[in-house]
Amino acid sequence: MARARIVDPEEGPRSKRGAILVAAVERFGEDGYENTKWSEVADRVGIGQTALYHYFESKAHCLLTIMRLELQRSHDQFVEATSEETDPVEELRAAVRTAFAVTEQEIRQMRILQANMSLLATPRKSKREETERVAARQLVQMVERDWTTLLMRGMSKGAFPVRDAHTLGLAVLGMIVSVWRWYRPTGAIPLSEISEMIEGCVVRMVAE
Amino acid sequence: MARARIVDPEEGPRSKRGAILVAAVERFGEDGYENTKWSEVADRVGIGQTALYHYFESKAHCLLTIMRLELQRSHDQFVEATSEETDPVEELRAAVRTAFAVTEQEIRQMRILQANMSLLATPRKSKREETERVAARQLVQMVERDWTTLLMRGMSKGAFPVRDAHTLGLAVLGMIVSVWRWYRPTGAIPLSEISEMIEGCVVRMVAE
DNA sequence: TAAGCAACCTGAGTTCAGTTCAATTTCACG
DNA sequence: CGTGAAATTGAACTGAACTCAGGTTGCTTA
Repeated sequence: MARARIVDPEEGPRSKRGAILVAAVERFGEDGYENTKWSEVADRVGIGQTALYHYFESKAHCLLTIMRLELQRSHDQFVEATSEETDPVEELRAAVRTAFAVTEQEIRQMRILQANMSLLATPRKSKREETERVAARQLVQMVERDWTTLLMRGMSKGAFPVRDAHTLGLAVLGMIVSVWRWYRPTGAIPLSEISEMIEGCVVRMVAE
Repeated sequence: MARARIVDPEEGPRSKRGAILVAAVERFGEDGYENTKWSEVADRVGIGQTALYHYFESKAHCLLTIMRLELQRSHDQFVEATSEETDPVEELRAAVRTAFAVTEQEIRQMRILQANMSLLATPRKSKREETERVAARQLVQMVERDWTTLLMRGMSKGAFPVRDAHTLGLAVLGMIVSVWRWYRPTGAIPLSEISEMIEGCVVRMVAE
């Protein structure tokens, strides 16, 4: 499975696109998108602000790209983790566990995604931004469908009680991603514990 | 119970503060904070942009005020709804139901609150903004404590299995508020149905 | 009725981050 | 090498948030 990577191998050898994305993820993830000056990202990469526009049409275009890449990664990881399972409950557990099996950079990307989700609602004026936005929206729907179909499969197999799979899927997904709002690696509770707690919650919610 | 209201009776008779808040809730709630020009709010109220600064130190100060008022309302409503219940499961059910017993304006306020939650993380430069931010943060913690203590009460009474009440509380709260990201009054599913679905999920998560 | 005055309002101008423009420099590749 | 697309730049522009230096309104008190 070719994972969506920040550093795209198709770029020219002197391209700084990857470096910009990495720097932007760090700054947007730590201080927030609005709190981060676009020029700070340039400073961190070691180029003038103007050079940023060689790679991204705008600050928002960079943000939307980060969000799209993260959504792609989430979707890919979901598919990878659940494709081998056959028992619905185990499939559900695997989906939850994989959602929390993330690196620190990916945590920042999730945080950025969650904090700026509402950006995907309204159309963008410029072409490339709008392309990224539409792609991101479709990926959001794809991730929602990942969960919905997993639940529907379990219901039709009789492993889960029949409920509105779409609403239930959104509730499960909402609970999982809400963690990225407050979780910090420096916090008192390790991520593994949170993952186990949520896994149990999801199973009780869905399978009982 | 004196509910936190947008229109404060302590204001002068010609004050437009309430009107500004109402207009801002509508615009920020429909198009988003960043997408809304501060001058549009002035237009809607029927005053020049400069007049806004008589009531709010900045656009962000207005936003923080809206968020603080909504948090105050949520907290008050939680307390009001749960104070009469004695059975833990019924108390839990009442708390969930009251979270979804909201007007359309309150839905917009919840949406604004959720979309801009990360604003509460970093200090503000100006004094009045910072005051509102700190007050809002404290209210967030108070709402989290509302849920945590409800869960702990149920656990110590033996009505809920013993789990980490704080993490569980955040998970429950996260699932509930995540609804305001996607719910629209014009959508296919009525809010009452969503409320029932979430209520069932929360009870299974907590009490089983 | 009118003075006094605080609340309320305004047009003109400032600031600043994001962005555009019109070039110039760099370096991978033939 | 030498060529040209990729990469970079300083200076100028833009637009929305905000400041300033007053002006207006209408309530209060005499």
